Amino acid sequence: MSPHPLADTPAGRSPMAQDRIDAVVNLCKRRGFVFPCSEIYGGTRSAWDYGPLGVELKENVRRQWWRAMVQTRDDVVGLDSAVILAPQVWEASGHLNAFVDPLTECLHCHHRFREDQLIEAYENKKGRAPEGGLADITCPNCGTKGQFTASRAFNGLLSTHLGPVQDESSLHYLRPETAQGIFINYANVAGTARKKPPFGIAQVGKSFRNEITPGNFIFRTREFEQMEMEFFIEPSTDEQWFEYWLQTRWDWYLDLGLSPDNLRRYEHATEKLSHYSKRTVDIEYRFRFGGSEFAELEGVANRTDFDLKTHSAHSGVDLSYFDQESGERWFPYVIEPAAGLTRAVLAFLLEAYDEDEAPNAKGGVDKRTVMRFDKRLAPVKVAVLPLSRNADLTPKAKDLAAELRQRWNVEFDDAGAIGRRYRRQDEIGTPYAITVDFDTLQDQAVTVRERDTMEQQRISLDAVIPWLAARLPAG
RNA sequence: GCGGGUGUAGUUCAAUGGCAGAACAUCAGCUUCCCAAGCUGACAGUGCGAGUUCGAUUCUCGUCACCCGCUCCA
Repeated sequence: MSPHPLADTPAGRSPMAQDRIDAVVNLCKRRGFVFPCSEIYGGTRSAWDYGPLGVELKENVRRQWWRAMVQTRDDVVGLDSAVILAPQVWEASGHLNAFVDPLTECLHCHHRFREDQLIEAYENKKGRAPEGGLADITCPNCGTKGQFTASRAFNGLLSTHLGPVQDESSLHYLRPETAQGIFINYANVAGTARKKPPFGIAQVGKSFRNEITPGNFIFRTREFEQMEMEFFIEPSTDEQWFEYWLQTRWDWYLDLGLSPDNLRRYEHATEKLSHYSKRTVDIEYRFRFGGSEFAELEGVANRTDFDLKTHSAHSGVDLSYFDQESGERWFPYVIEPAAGLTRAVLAFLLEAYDEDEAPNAKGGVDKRTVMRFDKRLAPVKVAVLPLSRNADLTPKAKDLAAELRQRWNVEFDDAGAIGRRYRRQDEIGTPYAITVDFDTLQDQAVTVRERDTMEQQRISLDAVIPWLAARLPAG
């Protein structure tokens, strides 16, 4: 389950970085953030499962995205489209072609290539098609000539059959991106929400891709969650809006606690852009996986009018926009910030992980593991801890917990020594711990302790809710 | 998918071709208990499946999963 400590450590990854990822993966399993999917049956590579704390964290990230992208804006509305769309959607969008690659493998060095790319490279170099097909091509990796396996189609789309009969007509696909659900609902949404460019439609949901190699914990999985927004604009304004959304999304990550040192932009080379994109810039996070320090967190793409045009052509429904002011009809361009929800969760987990030193009861210092989540993301906001199991303290503490639970996610814990319980809460990133002690019975006050500073203060029971409300987001 | 590496309690590690141990964690109890305290007790494991063997966690094969590398681009 855990990576082996003796696994070779490639250059570019420091032992410390390795430790950090291992520590986070370990903590996720131990404390119930993330579990291997179908673990009791030996597991499956397709996905990971989110435990009680993981689902809270993921929901909090989702909620923050939705608030920032939809609810606090007047130019973006939400949508929740189906996972399984009409198959024609994927034909029109180009995914059926772009996601089916003919893959071949060099028999000598075992590197894998896309056959069409090998042939294209040959043509670019020699100015003619290879007469003998792959037999004429030398391996770009090891230089061996013509030693390739027969290419096999690799379909990046997950397919399924609807209805009881599994024939070609029942073949459907699970969406590889949520975006298409937005494009095919463009007219519905624009009409009913009475929106016109510039405006956006946002959607959060699961997507599915037959990734050749899932891996790096929850970073790349075949089933994953996306937070996508398609922003429809007048074509000539695409560059300004591109910069606007790139900056807006960058700032969002900073606002929720990612360090600027751990973020960077990656501009895609023009010749390597996706089939729909004119320009793509990734926001990358320093995940510190082996091989590469940084990896993609979110992609901001200029999808031009590709999608609305292609769906107009394939469906016969005109999705162009009639501009009353200019009297012109045009297809809106689309700027798309597409974020990985599960990747964001991993980034926030890695960023939050910290170890510091805390005094212990014996007068020495202990290592303390603290998840320094932003308060908005913390799975548990408040812990209520009666100083001891006692016939008078327990009901008092339980009442307080029940009251706070109406507004926040609250954990009640009376098991073990108080110091141990503080550490348990630190480890899951709970920002506030409230201790009910014997004095409480007399003075009707409790001790509130802060995660980051470990400072304590006495607050009367009546003042607890307003005190917390001033410091915690609702929910 | 290919190549390389690794699978032992929840976690980190031991050990062994012949009853698999520890620490920490967890749970219960005692202690007016404010930063992983102490004491007592409990739960808990050789990824899965075949083969060789009198006997396999150990050897062999397969499979599953994880890690590293190649193509993925949320």
